[in-house]
Amino acid sequence: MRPRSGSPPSTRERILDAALNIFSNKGFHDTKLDEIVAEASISKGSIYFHFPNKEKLFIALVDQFADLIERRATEAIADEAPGIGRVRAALEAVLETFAKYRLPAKLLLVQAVGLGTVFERKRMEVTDRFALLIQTYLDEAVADGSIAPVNTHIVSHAWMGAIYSVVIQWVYTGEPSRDEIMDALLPLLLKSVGYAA
Amino acid sequence: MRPRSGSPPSTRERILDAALNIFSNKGFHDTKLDEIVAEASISKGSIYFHFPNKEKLFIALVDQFADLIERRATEAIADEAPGIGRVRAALEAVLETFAKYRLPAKLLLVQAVGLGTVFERKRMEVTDRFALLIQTYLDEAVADGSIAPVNTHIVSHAWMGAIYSVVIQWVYTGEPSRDEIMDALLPLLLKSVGYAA
DNA sequence: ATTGCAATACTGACCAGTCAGTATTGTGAG
DNA sequence: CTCACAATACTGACTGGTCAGTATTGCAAT
Repeated sequence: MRPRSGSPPSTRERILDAALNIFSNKGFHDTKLDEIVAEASISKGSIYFHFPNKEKLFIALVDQFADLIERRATEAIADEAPGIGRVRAALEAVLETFAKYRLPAKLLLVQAVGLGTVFERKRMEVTDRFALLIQTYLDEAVADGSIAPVNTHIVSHAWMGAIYSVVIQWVYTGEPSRDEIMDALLPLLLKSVGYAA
Repeated sequence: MRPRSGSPPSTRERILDAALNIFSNKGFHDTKLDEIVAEASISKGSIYFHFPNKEKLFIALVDQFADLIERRATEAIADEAPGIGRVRAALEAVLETFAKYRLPAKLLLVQAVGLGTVFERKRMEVTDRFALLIQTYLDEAVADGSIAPVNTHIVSHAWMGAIYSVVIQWVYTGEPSRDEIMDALLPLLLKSVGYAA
């Protein structure tokens, strides 16, 4: 998540790191800026130098992670031919990324929900972005006959929800393990559109 | 949602009604008790007579709805023989109930998420309750050979997530319609465990 | 007159955001 | 290189609005 891991973290990066830690554990409202200040060993003013307000700081973290996931998914399908292979590759990449970045996952999937109207929009935006991504590959797979026609709009949202829910469960409890998830969830999703592993 | 729909609503009921309206639209933190007071045409003291604090008022609504859903699901499977029929009946009942009660659905699925650690526990509790319910029927279906063995723990959570996600989408946008959801989502879920409609 | 319930006015802790000032780094002219 | 000054980066004590919760009083019914 950090640009160059060699150089010492800039103030901005330290703020983002600390904010991620605390936001993802305590949620938006229960996180005091003073806690971030303490964790990052910087000053309050510094936060307001780099970010206009608390809300934008939070959203910066959400965007950062949403971008990462989308990039990983897009990279993963690059080598695959259109069809069900892309669907599988994208799913794998997304799950892999969630697994690798626990805290941002919790931030996006849990802590970014149920905040006011302002955040609602952002969440919808991110959610729709992902759903559309999945839907695109699904449509391809339908078009080339890999799978039978389905309501790809509903399927993509259902899949996202399924992934989210299992990942959240894993974030909280550590169960089921990454491998179990991969082994159980991927075939489940593929089977749901009539494609047997 | 109300005990006896004939009698005039008691103060407690009016508080719950108003609270549901506002909480479900604006979320926990953006809802001021004074707004509930205005909406319900009651007094602030009255709220604190019936509920110990804001948090407990919110949780009362969550519990109320969680109970309702569980009851509906349990009632729905009563007439069904063990096996895949119960799974289908329970799913139908849950979807039906979400569709019928839009506001409580939004409260439970959106507004109850991402609040602090206190609410997190409650959410986990409710979520696990539902997942376990589904898991039980799934295990039955596996046991009696309706479907092939699967990781019912993961499946139940994945299903819940799928349902939640599609319902949330519907709560916000009104799309897809109730019928579309029923027609697309139910077969999708059943197919995911290898049961063709 | 006591009890159950409701209305109103009030309090004070809390915390996001401010701002006047300090430190650090950049730069270009002599 | 170094001095003068400017721009950028950072500090932390302070403030003021907000709002959950409380204290007090009112009142109708038994």
